Amino acid sequence: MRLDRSLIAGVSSFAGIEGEDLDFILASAQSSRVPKGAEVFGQGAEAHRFFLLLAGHIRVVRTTPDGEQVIARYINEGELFGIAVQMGRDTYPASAVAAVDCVVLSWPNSAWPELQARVPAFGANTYRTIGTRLQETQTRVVEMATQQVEQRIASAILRLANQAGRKTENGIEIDFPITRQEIAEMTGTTLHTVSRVLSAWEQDGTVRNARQKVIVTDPHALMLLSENRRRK
Amino acid sequence: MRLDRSLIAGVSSFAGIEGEDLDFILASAQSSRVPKGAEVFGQGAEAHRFFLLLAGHIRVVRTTPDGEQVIARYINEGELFGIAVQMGRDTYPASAVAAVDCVVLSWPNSAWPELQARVPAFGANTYRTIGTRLQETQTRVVEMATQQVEQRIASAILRLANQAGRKTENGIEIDFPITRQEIAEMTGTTLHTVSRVLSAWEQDGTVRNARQKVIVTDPHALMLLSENRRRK
DNA sequence: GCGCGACGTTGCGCTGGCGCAAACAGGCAC
DNA sequence: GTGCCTGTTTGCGCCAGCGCAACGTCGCGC
Repeated sequence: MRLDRSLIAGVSSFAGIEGEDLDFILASAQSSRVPKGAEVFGQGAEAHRFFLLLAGHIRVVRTTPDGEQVIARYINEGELFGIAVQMGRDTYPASAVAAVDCVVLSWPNSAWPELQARVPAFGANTYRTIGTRLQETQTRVVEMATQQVEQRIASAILRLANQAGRKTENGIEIDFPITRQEIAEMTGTTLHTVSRVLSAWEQDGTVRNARQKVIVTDPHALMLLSENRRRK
Repeated sequence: MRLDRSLIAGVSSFAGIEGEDLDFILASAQSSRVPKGAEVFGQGAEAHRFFLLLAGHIRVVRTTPDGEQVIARYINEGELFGIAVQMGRDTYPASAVAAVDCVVLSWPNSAWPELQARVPAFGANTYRTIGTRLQETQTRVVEMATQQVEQRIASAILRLANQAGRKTENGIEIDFPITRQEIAEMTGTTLHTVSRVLSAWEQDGTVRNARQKVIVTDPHALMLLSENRRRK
């Protein structure tokens, strides 16, 4: 299969990389379609490849030994994922599940050193990617440690709206289906509580709810909610 | 100031780096003493340098806008820290406070590209360091989301014992002073609850408590506690 | 168009752990 | 030794949010 430069021309991981270097990068890449609900890779599986999301949205899920699921993050278009091996692991620490039909590019791990060597900007970009994720994850720890459930949900919805929001006439809509259960798994609460909170917000006119859908009509109100601290 | 190779000979960040390369690394480094309680750098300060802890223990603390503190991690001997800039930030996202008297090595950010270029193993090692931290932080998110307070405290104490434990005749002692407040800031709870839990464990013979000190006498019991899940 | 399964809502009772308050203890300064 | 400051313990009341359960609703497959 031939892959065209235009595929990754606008991808931030490859920002500043040009012409022949792009071709070089694509030479060892393989693209594939992942239908909604399917796994790109499973937690604990041996990590042979690393991935780039070209189109769609991917959910990264960690499952605890007793079967509880926690959503570690959502991968947006243009992001690298499954780069566990580069970080010193030989298995994937979480599962990656397509939230909608997706298109991914992937490389064997063996391509990593070449890419690094051939394309210096790639290395720096990747540092930034991992660094950003570390920041975000630490921010989540802080949120979990200090915020009430309602503010955590507000923060999570805001983050989704920022990263995967689509402007509609009614407000900002998260552009992939998401269940109450999944919001609960992002915020460390239960689907019941999420449902209650979202219903209350709908009363206040802050959001509009539908099946597997959340539309933020008043982002500012959500901001205020997420900033209201406990232990006042 | 002359710095000797032996300073960093045993440091894992520099594993596999030899002779002249070590000298090169040390040429642009500066060492300094940090007394207990002093900041190496403060949250929000402009990040001009990055650091390596040679001796001691450092607490990385994030403060929320309303003044709540969360301990992001402890830095152990031989670890890099304050590498925010390499991850795409221009200020430090947290403060680094010496838990005991410390010795740190530091470099200006400008030294980073040279080190990367001159010492390839350094780059890979750093990926691993950041990757490991990302893993650990995500594990903490999962813990915060799924575990009860008692298991979170058990997990935190176990982690401290593993990373900074010192074998004594009474058991494993955490080899820097740590207050109940600090344990609370690691686990997202209050010093009151920490105190109650530790007292209960002392009753059971699992730990021995003292002022700013915890001695684990029965690590296995702690393991079991940390694995006991809620929602049975 | 009918049935079924997945998703969402809501009421109710219970409890883990927090907030508050008060008292206590170790250690350093003088 | 005396006092003070920092860290620790403990009792008590309360409430946010969970567990459970029942019911409602959307949409897909046949």
